[in-house]
Amino acid sequence: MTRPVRVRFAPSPTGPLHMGGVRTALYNYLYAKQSNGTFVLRIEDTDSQRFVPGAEEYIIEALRWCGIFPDEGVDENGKMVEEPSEKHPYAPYRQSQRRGIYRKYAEELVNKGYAYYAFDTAEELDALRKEAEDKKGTFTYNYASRDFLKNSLTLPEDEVRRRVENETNWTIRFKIPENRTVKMNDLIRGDIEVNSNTLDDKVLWKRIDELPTYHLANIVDDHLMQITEVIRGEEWLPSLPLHYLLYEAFGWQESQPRFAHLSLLLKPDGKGKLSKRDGDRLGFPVFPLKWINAEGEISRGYREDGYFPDAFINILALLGWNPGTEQEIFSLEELINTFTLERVVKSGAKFNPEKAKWFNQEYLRKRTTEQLVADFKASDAGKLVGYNDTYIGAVCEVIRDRAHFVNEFWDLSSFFFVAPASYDPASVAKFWKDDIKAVIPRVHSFICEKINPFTRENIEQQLHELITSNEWSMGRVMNTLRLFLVGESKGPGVADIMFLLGKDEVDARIKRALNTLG
RNA sequence: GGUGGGUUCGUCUAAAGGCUAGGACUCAAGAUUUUCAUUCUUGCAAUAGGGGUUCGAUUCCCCUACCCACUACCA
Repeated sequence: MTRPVRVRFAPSPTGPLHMGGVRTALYNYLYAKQSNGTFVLRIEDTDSQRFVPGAEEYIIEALRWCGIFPDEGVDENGKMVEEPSEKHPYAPYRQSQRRGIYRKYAEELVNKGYAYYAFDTAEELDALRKEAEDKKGTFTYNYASRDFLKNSLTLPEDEVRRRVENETNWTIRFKIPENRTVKMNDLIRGDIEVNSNTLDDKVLWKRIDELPTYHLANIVDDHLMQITEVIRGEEWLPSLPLHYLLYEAFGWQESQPRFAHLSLLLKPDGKGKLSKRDGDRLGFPVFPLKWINAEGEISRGYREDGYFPDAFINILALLGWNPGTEQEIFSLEELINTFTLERVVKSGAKFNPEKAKWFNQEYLRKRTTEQLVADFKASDAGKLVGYNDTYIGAVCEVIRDRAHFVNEFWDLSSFFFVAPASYDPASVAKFWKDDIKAVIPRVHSFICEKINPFTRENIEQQLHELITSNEWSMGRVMNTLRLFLVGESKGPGVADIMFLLGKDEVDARIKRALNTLG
């Protein structure tokens, strides 16, 4: 029996979505699309303590910026779907709104003997942990200790009923079977075995806030939503045996999803997984979009830093996956066609900010002139008003190879829009010398009088002729002209600059420089 | 500490027992040039260590080392 592919991305709204999370979402999305499947977004907000306002909206906006649109869970306006419909049959997709459904599943497990009520308080358990720690041991709530703790396995039946009905601080814990070898399979890592004695009796449901924990909510929702493959981060691998046991206890093995655990994104330097701090420290974004937290701390985003979304997706896709060919530039469409879980790399990937810039440059090169004009206008609103798109486009064409990001355009081209107000002293010292002072007026009048029409080719060719026939130094003359036109020693070819500026402006700028520098 | 996962150039990675371990980023050198870039060419640079299995291990097995994750009434 083959079921239609259904995968989900199930983040917890505890803050902005980190780029590792975006990668997980992306792999899920690629897998779904290439299988003609469905990509579901589910919000796992079962921890009321850690809920962060705005995080859910951030997650959705970040995915949309990346071009990842969930088929289910989110509507066209980017809002979580709250009522079931034909397109979104399992709504709501926010676990806090599904709280009513989990208790009965937890109690079903208690009734079948796979789980039990536990009445130990958090303080009592903390004390036990501390005590064990002092003796250099570890306290684990499991087969070895559960018979000595306060739970429905040890307390009389009427006492248990009384507490369940009247008290509000109990939990339901899963009863991990004793000494079982749990055999699992991971689509990326292969077969894995774990002895159940190393596991602990995880809390499934909390009476205090009437909410399930991740483990229960996750399994129940994946089952209810007919999820076929669970593609998630490696940090979940240690709880995979528990999840297998849960599917077994519910009797859902037939429809149990397959699992794929993705390795983590690591810090570029040093060790450990990539964190928010690394971005601040090393100067690159860790988040897709800018985020300001409750304390007012700002975390930069790839979008605001000037990355193209398709470049960002491309970077992420190749961090831990490769097609086995030498192709590195992939559109979303191409990724959908070539992605396979089999080619996902098992080991963690250190993020390389330098290569990220290179990717963006590649995407910059692929953009059409029209796109660049729009990008440039958007990034430097105001500075470009009064100039037509043809002129801006011509400027873009002349500087595009010199940039990694559109936000470098203004620095690279401001002299096309604003005449230099001053002249870089170092360049003046280098080029504005006596021999050139005698030559420039002749070049000036030649430009104004002889170059007709004032086309790029004519300027280039005739200026060369003039300079070589007089045996002047090409570099000295050209760089002096550049200094007059630009104000410093940078920029595209002098012929390109003169052509775009036009004869009148060139004339004016040379006159002004001559007046200023003497 | 325990459990699980991982380990090829500095970084991302290829080579599913068989060419000289390939590509990309970075870096260096050279060429082109009118500055800075671009472009082109070339170069530097790796199988963690030790045992096996095999005619032959980057690849399979074992041990060691190191790295990572998990070890909550968080996800």
